[in-house]
Amino acid sequence: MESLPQDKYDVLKLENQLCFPLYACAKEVIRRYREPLDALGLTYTQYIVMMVFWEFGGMTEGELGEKVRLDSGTLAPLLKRLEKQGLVKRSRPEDNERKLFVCLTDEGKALKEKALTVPEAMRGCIDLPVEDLILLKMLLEKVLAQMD
Amino acid sequence: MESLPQDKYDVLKLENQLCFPLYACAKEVIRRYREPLDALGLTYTQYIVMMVFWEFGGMTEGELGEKVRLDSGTLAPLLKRLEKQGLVKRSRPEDNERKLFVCLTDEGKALKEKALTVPEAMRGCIDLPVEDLILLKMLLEKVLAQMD
DNA sequence: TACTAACTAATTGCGCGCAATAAAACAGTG
DNA sequence: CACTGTTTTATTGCGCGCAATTAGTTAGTA
Repeated sequence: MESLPQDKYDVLKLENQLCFPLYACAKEVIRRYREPLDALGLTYTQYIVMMVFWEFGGMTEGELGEKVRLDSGTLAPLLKRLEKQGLVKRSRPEDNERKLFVCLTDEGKALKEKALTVPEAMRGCIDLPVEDLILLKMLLEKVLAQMD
Repeated sequence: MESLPQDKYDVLKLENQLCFPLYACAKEVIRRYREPLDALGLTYTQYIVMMVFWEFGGMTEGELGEKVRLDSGTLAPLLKRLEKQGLVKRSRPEDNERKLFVCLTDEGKALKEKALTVPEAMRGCIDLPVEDLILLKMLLEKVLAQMD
């Protein structure tokens, strides 16, 4: 049972796009993070960077970039801001001064505790059955894996 | 069958986030649009704005903003750029000069034909079963609808 | 030692994305 | 008409996001 082709321009309709709801949904969810993150003084991007450090500890900018899918053009200034806030420390490894090693300060480590309020605040922000959310997450990861 | 709670910080792991794959996936897909859109001289955001005009014709900035979920801070300069490129015309309705009416120029209308190459180029960019993509789109729209 | 190539991060430039504020036009009321 | 509040868009300020370029470090090779 197929829908009949009506207009060759149908492919340009917003409602027929997959990317638009993807783009809009990501923006909307990230917007909701702002309020809980303001309490930590972090942007959403800074938050995911901090999550990586909380979970894995210090690493180079390049390694970080692979995990969060961001390049040096975004991360270099972002990491400087985090350092200015006293959350991370940037240094050059003696054995290879091209690399930039970044690790948490005590203050950065301590913020992990406060950060627990963020998932707490976001819980229930998306009022959908858990199965739907799990399925959505799986599909997104499938798409990402496929595009790598 | 539930997984046992292991660590109260598990909620801060990147792999347990729904938002991160959403954010990463949107960025990745939009990045893939760049090449086909470069041929039209449009960014992704400009492209979805043009799609709205192609489908619905001229409208005010406010109406446009509702459709594409963007505010004046983003749309005002974007529309000026589109006008500078000769794709749209901005004007003030005589009956209400607060509003900004935007409509396509002949050049803007003509670009619709060329824009058919974009969905064409993107087809197969996400190499997944169509059912998965449809399901993904439905879930995203469900989330969006729920957050309104 | 020189020379070259590869690697890693920083910088530049431009366009969002959005909260906050400002400015202009309109509508309603006394 | 003057005054007040609302509506609509524009502006400001800051932080991404990313392609392209630059710069510094390291490694490899003659």
